[in-house]
Amino acid sequence: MERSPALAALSALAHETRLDIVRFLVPHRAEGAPAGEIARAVKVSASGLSFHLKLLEQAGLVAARREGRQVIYHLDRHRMGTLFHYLLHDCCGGDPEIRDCCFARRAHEGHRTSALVLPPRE
Amino acid sequence: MERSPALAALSALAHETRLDIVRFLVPHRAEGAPAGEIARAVKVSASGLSFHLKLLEQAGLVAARREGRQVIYHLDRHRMGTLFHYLLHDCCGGDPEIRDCCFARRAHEGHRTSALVLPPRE
DNA sequence: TCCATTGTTCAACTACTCATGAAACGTTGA
DNA sequence: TCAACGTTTCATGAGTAGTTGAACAATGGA
Repeated sequence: MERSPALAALSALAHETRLDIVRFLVPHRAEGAPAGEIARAVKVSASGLSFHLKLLEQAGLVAARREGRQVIYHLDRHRMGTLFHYLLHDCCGGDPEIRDCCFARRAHEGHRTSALVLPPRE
Repeated sequence: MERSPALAALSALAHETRLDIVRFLVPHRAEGAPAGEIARAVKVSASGLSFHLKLLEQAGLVAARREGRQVIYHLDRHRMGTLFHYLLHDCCGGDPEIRDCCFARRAHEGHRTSALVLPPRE
């Protein structure tokens, strides 16, 4: 994944509502879900949802298709994985500590030292 | 990682300069690098760098210590891994396709179908 | 004590993001 | 053809992010 698309994807994810949309779409896999259902699930107005979906779509993280009068959105899981891959390997150089911590069953597992562990902020 | 800290961390990463800072700090590991050296490396003004470092620090992704007249910054690699863990497991439910793609040696490896692969945007 | 070095903070400005509500659009079934 | 439904687009305004340059603070050496 090149640089600018990655930034667009990161920006797209850096919003509570859009993260909710992703969370909602993951289990729907390729069949996706219609906009109205997403709007009810994440509790946002129709126009607000459309705004956020467009951002996610421009970032390549979701794709849309029309079915009758509904528009069905699904997550591009490969694109999502590619973004994570970019973060882990291109930005963090595949650093073992980051990688271990990322792949651990639970967070806070898999780190070999606690020297860098900060108290949770905020 | 709880929700708001994760959003702060994502927002912090969603900027070209700050991603450059992270990229520069990864190989410096715990010993870190002084602000001036970072500023030269990522080609940003001193005040600009200070602004971005503060954001990264508030997000818990970097930490600072003073050494003489220099201020040394280092990446919190555990925190970074925790963020990735949150994205992969809490937001994406540990979805196997996303996970495979993320851990592949190179991007675009490890996906079982190309049905969802979008052409690169922009 | 004075001065150069290193970083941070502040103020001012620009540009962008986001929420909201009304209007417009495309699709479907009567 | 028309009304209903689902969704998008548009205009507006508030709030925030980011850049720049000047002023300020902390440190250490002469």
